[in-house]
Amino acid sequence: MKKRDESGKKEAGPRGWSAPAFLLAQVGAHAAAKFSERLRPLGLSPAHAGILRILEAAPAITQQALASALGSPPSRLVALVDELESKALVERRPNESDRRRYALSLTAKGKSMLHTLGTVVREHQNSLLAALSEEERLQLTALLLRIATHQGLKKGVHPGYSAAGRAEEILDRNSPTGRDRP
Amino acid sequence: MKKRDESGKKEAGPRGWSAPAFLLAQVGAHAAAKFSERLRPLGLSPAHAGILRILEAAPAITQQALASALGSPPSRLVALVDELESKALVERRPNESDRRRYALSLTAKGKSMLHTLGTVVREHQNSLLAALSEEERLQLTALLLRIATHQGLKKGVHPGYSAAGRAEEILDRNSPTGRDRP
DNA sequence: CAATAATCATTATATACTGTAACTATATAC
DNA sequence: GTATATAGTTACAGTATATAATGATTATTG
Repeated sequence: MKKRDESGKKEAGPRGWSAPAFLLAQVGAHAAAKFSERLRPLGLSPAHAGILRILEAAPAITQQALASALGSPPSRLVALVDELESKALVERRPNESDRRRYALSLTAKGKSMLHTLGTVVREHQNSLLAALSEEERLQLTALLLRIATHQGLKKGVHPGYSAAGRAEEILDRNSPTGRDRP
Repeated sequence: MKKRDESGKKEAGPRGWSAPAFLLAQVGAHAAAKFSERLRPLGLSPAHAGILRILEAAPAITQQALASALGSPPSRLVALVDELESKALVERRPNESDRRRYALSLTAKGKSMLHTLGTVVREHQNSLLAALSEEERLQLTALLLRIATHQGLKKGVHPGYSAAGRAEEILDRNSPTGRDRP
């Protein structure tokens, strides 16, 4: 039983609970929550944003492929795509060669939204990393990328995509209960 | 205003979705999930671990103070402390001077568990950061700390604490539903 | 010293979210 | 032409959360 930190500091030392692994989880959750918060005014959840992003890269994709790309059970997509369609951001067109499938694609409005989203992401990022210089941001990116690669994380697949915007409920208790979906 | 990265890279640029903010959220969620996974064999959730940690630093604390330190609604603590008590890790002793309150404290078994937990945390961290050198880990810690401070995040308060082990449900679907309270 | 207000812990309730599995329709194989 | 597999959808059940009401005890104050 060695007592470290016999010095003047009373904060938990680097050996215990304030170490990088914890900070990562904490800051990561914060980042997700803030992002979700920024998305809300647009009427989108992180999952919606993820779908738009995928659709941009893979037009005419099927819902199943989308589910797999998103890391989400297909059943979850139904509601999400419904919502995007009702906002006229996404189009469910019949696939001619196979009438079971849909060919999902972005509408013009969807593309425009994706553009707006790019701005939001940039703002989010700048606000989140305000404390770091440009060089430090690159450093951080490189380090995180190394971890992600080593851990076998798939590029661009974020849990928040399948789990919708829930972190916002956790970190943010100011939500004026803006529920409006029956 | 310099437009960096106009060069020949074809990967999604630092401007879009594979940027640090995203990586942070992704890697952070992964870290939380892995931690939760490591905790499960001990029969603990991240929230349980958080409680033990706080109790170590603040003995004889009341549940309300604990709730505030944990960033969780007090009602949540009832079940969590119940579980820890049923495992004989924590003791609910009556507070003499105020019979409404309890004085929560770690049992000997609880302290021992906290020690085990330290090992688990260390293993978790090493596994998570396996791709980084010692120096890089320090770098990462410093960067994250700067962000956390700038964002006003409270030290040691992690959303996973209040939200129990939920990330495990997302990445991990083995939970044996260990419920035993009538 | 009573009467009211405030505080701690707990319980009740309402709500939301998730994944699994059944269901319908199309398509491919034999 | 019947059988099997696949795409999307719907139904369902389990689980977890936060908010607000409850009960017991203590502080306040007139």
